[in-house]
Amino acid sequence: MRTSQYILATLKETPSDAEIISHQLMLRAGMIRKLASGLYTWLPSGLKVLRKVEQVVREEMDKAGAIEMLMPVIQPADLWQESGRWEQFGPELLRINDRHNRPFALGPTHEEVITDFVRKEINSYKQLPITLYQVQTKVRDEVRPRFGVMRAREFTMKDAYSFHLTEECLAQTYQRMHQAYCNIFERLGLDYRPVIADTGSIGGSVSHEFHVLAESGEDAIAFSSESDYAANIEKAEALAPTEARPEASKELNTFATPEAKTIADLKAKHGVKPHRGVKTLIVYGTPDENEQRGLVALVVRGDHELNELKAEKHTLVDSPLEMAKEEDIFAAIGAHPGSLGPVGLNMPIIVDRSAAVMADFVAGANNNGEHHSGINWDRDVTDYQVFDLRNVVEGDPSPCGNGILQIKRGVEVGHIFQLGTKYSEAMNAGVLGENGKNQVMTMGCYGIGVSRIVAAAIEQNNDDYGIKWTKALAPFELAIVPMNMHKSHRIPDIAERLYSEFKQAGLEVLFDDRKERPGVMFNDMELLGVPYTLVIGERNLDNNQVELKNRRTGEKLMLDINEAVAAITAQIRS
RNA sequence: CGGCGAUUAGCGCAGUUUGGUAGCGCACUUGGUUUGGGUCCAAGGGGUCGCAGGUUCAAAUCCUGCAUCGCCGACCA
Repeated sequence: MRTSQYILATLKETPSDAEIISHQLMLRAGMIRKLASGLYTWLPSGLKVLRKVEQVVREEMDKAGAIEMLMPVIQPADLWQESGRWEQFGPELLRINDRHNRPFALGPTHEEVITDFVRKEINSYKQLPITLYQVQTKVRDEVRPRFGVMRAREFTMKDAYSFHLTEECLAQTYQRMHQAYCNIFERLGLDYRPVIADTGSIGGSVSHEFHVLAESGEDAIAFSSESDYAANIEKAEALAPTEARPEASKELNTFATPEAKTIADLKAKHGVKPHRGVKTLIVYGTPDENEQRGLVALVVRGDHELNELKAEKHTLVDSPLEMAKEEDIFAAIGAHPGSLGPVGLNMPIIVDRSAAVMADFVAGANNNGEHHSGINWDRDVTDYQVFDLRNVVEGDPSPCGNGILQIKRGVEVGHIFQLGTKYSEAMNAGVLGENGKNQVMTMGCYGIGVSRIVAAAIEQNNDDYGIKWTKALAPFELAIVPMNMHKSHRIPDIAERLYSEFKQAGLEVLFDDRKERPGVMFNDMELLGVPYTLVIGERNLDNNQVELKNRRTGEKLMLDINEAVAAITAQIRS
């Protein structure tokens, strides 16, 4: 490719709405342009990278025995009604009507469509197990799109679905997919971790996420210092403290706190250390037979955070978890948030394990502008349950029993699930078993955020000059940069000759034939992240030499012109 | 969905307080100059100042409404 006939589209200045480095560099390097919030056009060099990711994904999926197919983006509403997700998925499901006013959805994922396909096409246990996949555009009307293609409303995803007769068979395929995912991220040269995950809106039992480690990641991951244990923080269990609760040593006391409504206020104005107090969060309980929801109090230590996913797993707590409205709280307790506590509270009380081993602690007195000190469980509050409610924090013991937890941030680029029969049962997808009887299939599903990987890879591979692509992802393998070609007789000849020889050798080469100053060309090639640049200049031509620069290492290598093509091709292919 | 902010040329921004017929840098076009790390000089093209309505002799500027985009929040009582 010649730059004069290409859309390089590099930018000197950073567009003001790009927050994270990958978004900035993708815009500056001319990979993407925004069309509207969360919607991006891929320019030629961006698309090249995207296709490289797809290619690696395809090869590894094929190797793992999956079969590629392609399903529509537009999906009829009745399939979603059948699975129950037309209601459940919420506003993230972008809905449209056709000209006959029939409802459709733009597919955020394809469990419904694939299950419908398989129930029609697969009739016998002899055809199982089978794993099908596609690389396709997904649509999710995100609450808050951000970070460019990292969290977009339209994005490219590889989604695979497997169908089985038994749980054991599913577990085997799941393991094979897990391995395929490791192979993919390995080949892409990413620093990644598989972590134990929650199943979220997709459903199922066992699940792992694959995270690319990056400061800008939207997820927190807890790692053991001693073992392979890694889990999304929303899933990591906070173990019960091993030490016993100290004896009560203080009397229950009430003190005025007119200005203190938060844990931070209590610390600033009354010297109460956050870990010596608790916070009491009021949420709605599970509806009773009349569809009425009562209130439930959740108590965590002042310096801890409530984990909503854990809380909503408690049978008394409504799912999805919803914080009680202020007027409902006042109606039930007679006090406003900021002065709430477990003492004398007339509703179910669920206490986090760490809060349950506190003694002589501080909490709101359920009277505006008052707090209690010297509170003790079983003496001052008798009716309560203990449950894991909080997010783990750095330094907590690892749930695996080995080591302590460290917390890092990650970008979720893959997620695999053992779904079980959630969809196959709802949609009546079965096959005839060996015994001649109908049997519901067991399913797994496996997703990779293809377009997100492009951004995640940049988060991990950049410097002050731009992107530093790994071999597997670079849009071009080599750039030819001739110095002041238009002023020289020899340089155009040599550049053209080398260019065609590299093409002949099958290399993806970008020939910068613009009439630009050397600095402009170097900067553009470095911004775009081309791994190798071949510099052709008068200076070295007298010695019959050209110079090869390595983008990642900065290394420079002088090569004889006549050996350059063979040597460089060998190096890049190695 | 709530709070805050922004919207002026392809990009980055000034001008808005105090109303008077729109500007800077980059990019683009032309000519010259320079040439191994974003040259310099000159000339030029490009804007219904987000949209709609209002106030006024006069609106980018003041008022009202709407839209779009972004940030923060949507547990921390």
